[in-house]
Amino acid sequence: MTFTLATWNINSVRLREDLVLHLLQTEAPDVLCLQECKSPLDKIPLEGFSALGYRYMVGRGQKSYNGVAILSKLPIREVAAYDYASLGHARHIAGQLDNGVTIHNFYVPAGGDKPDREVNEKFGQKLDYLTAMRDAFHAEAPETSILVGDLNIAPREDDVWNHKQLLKVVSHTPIEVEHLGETQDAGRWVDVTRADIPEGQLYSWWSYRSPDWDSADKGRRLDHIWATPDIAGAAHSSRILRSARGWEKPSDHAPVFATFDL
DNA sequence: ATGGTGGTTTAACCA
Repeated sequence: MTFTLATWNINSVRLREDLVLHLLQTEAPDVLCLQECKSPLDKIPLEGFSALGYRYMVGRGQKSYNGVAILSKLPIREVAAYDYASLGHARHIAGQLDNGVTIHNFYVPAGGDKPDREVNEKFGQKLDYLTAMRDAFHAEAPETSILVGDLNIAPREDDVWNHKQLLKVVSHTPIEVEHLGETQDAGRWVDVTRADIPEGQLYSWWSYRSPDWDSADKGRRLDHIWATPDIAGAAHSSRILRSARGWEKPSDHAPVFATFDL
C-alpha cells in the first residue's frame, strides 16, 4: 500500500478550520498530524473533516494551549499519549494504522526567549522534554514507526536562514541541536525529509513578526518527519507546502509531506 | 537592545 502523510502546526484548529478543510481537499493526504490545536478534543470541528473522508481521529486536547491530533482516512487506534517531563501539557499522541505502522505526533516545547535554563524555566523544560524522549526511545527501540511534528528545533545550518546569526537564538542553539540529535539517535530515527532532499535551504516556519515573510525569507525548518530504518527507505516525494504560509489568515507554519510505499 | 505579529481570552500568557 501507499499512503501520504502530512504534519502541520495549525495554531488553532478552530480558528483555521477552513484552512484545514482546504488542505484536505486540495492535497488529500491520507493522514494529517496537527499541532497547537489549542482546543479540548470535544471542541475540534470534526464534522467537516469527516465529510471529506477523514473519519478517524486520535489526539490529546487542552484549553487554550498545545494540543495534538491525527486526522486519518485510514482506521487508526490510539496506542500511547506521553506527558514527557511531566508538564501536564497535551504534546503527544501516538496511533497505529491497520498496516502496523505507528505514528507519533509531537509538539515539543518552544523553550521561551533566553537559551539559559538558569534564567528561563521554559528552556530547561524543553531540554528535559527532549531528554525524556531520548530515554524512552533508548528503553524501547521503536520499529515500523513514523515520528512527526513541530519539534521546535532547526538542526542543520541549511535549516535556518542564517546559521551564525541564530546560534544564540532558541531553536538553533548547539545544546538544543545536540539534544535533538541524541533523541534521534536513541530511536535510530531517519530524517526522512532530509534523506529525500539532502541539499539546500529548507524552511517550514516564518515568523508572524515579519510582514514580508516571503521576500525576506527568514525561515526555519522546525517541523519534521522521521521514520525507523525498516520503513525509511519506503519514503519519497517529501515536500513543504510553502504556499500555505501565504493563505489568508495563515498559520506561521507550512505543512510538511512524505509518501510511504509499504 | 528592542520590538515587531498572532491566538486565547479579556489581562496575561504563550508562540
